[in-house]
Amino acid sequence: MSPDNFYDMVYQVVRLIPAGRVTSYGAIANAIGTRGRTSRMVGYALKHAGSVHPQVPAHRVVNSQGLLTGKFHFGGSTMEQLLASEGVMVTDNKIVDFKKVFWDPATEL
DNA sequence: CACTTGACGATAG
DNA sequence: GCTATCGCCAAGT
Repeated sequence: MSPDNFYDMVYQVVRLIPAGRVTSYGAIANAIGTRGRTSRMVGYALKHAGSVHPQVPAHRVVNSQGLLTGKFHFGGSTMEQLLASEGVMVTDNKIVDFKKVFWDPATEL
């Protein structure tokens, strides 16, 4: 791997997210070391993720509120189904017990 | 090369 | 508690 760009770094971190767990854009940015300043770039990268890297669990990445902000870009309600399959309950586009399923790359990694 | 946009986050009102 | 605005940075046009 050559994490020369933010994109690659984001892909790596997202791929490290265990099933049944989720993380936030800010957390990923924090893990990379840019802390929130690149939070938007993280979402941008995830958008590319589905086209560049195979199976990057972008559905496990939500915003700081646990809201499935990117579900619309993912392809409808596919995101909820995937999370539900992993044991993550999603209600009204937001993750239930977000704090319980929250996985911090900077801490766990 | 300059401007615009963007899966966000935090702070202020 | 909710809404509005600013901040930060990179990629695309």
